[in-house]
Amino acid sequence: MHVRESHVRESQVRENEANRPDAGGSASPRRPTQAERRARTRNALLESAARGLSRYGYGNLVLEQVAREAGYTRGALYHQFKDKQDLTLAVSEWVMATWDEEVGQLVAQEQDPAAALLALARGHAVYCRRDIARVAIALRLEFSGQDHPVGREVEKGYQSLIERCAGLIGAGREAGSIPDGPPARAVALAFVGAVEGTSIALSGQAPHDESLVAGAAAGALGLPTHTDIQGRTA
Amino acid sequence: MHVRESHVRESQVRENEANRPDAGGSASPRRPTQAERRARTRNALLESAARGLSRYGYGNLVLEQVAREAGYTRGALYHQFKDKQDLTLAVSEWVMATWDEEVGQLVAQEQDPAAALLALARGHAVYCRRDIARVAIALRLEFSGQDHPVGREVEKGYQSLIERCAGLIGAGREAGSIPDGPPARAVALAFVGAVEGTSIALSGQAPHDESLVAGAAAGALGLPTHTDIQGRTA
DNA sequence: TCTCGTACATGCATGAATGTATGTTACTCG
DNA sequence: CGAGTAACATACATTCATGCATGTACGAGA
Repeated sequence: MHVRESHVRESQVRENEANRPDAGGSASPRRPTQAERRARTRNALLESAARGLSRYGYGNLVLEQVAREAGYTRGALYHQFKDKQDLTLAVSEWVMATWDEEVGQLVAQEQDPAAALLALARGHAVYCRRDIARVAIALRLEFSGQDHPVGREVEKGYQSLIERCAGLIGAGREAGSIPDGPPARAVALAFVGAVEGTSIALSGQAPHDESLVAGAAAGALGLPTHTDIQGRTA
Repeated sequence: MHVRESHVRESQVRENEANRPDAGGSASPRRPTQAERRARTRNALLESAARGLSRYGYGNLVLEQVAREAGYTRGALYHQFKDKQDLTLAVSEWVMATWDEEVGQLVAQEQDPAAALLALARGHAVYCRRDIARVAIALRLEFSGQDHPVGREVEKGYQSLIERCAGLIGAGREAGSIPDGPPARAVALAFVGAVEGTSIALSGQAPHDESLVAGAAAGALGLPTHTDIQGRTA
């Protein structure tokens, strides 16, 4: 009666599709193991949720749509995540980890603090080209001033970023590569705000995003712009 | 039974309070006229809704809380506004009008395009010191890519701001006060993004907000920073 | 091949928020 | 000063997303 099997075929098709290339391989098993299957759907759900959060925010996010876009139903979602909040927390961690791998690395490679901050700006601009760019800022806007666990988590990451930037600014000032000005913490706030604001405004925009974000970031730091030092486009 | 009159007294008190100074006046009537009363509550509801939208966004905005914070109930709200969407649209118009009076004026007074843009940045920073700073960006983030009427309205205002800035950038480049660079429209996006991002990050922050926002804005435009003018280049 | 645990789907109950209908008080005008 | 209407409050119906409980198919080990 209610035993329709279409959904079963669908998921079968999905996994077969993903597995067919392995048919002749030797490293991975022909049929997906349970752990693989679980990880696969978990990843799909996380990605879908990240897109949704980036577009609609937490409150407007409808879990059925998240699951559907990932190719599942809410059942799968509630099997992998405790509830909406847990899912969002997982997305937040996932996004931050991705950011750290992609942008944090760039920053760590630079020696000069000013160069590190500009690398952060450029890296963030590139990072924001994808469709999950707004996750962080959307969640922070939505939960700012609240006492929600998600808000706390996001705010924690944000504060740690601010600290990191403030530290770099202080170091840059001591090294002489960043001019004096307002308190380092206030400058760090401005720097991050400028980077985030421009990155979002320019996301998906041309190839100009990098240099423009870097320019705004440099302005917030009080650095001379590249137009002053003719021909210098790092 | 359900005829409690406490709420009636409350509203009476509220209006008497606001009217007492007029007791000896001659210009305005001693007792508030209907239109005055209506305008008063409408304004209170608008202000409350603006705060709510700025804090929680559209989706998380609870109309009962809006009404309660304004000193009324949802009944008053639904008497003055057709529905939630209508209220939000009214808030949007109200905020934009306020912005234009406060910031737009500053911009119009400046002769040089570059000076006008920097005046916009500083003016916006000051404008964002109040608690309704985030209304515009919150709504735009929440409805970006949607087909919601509120989103269209907000996006319209945003695009018109972008156009205005792009025009100023073009003029500034012809006048020589703004260096060449990426397409004017892209720079305008970066400029507005930088201004909004820094203004929000620094809202309520110290007296440094103005100069820091101006710095980021100048950076996005490719202008030399004031530290260069002071001769403090590294 | 049989059985058990896991991955997932489906159906239902709950709660919260919206919108509307109805009732009550305050102002206005004859 | 009395009728009529506007400004509100209150009570109710509807909608809808969440969370959970139940049901079914798949994978792993004996």
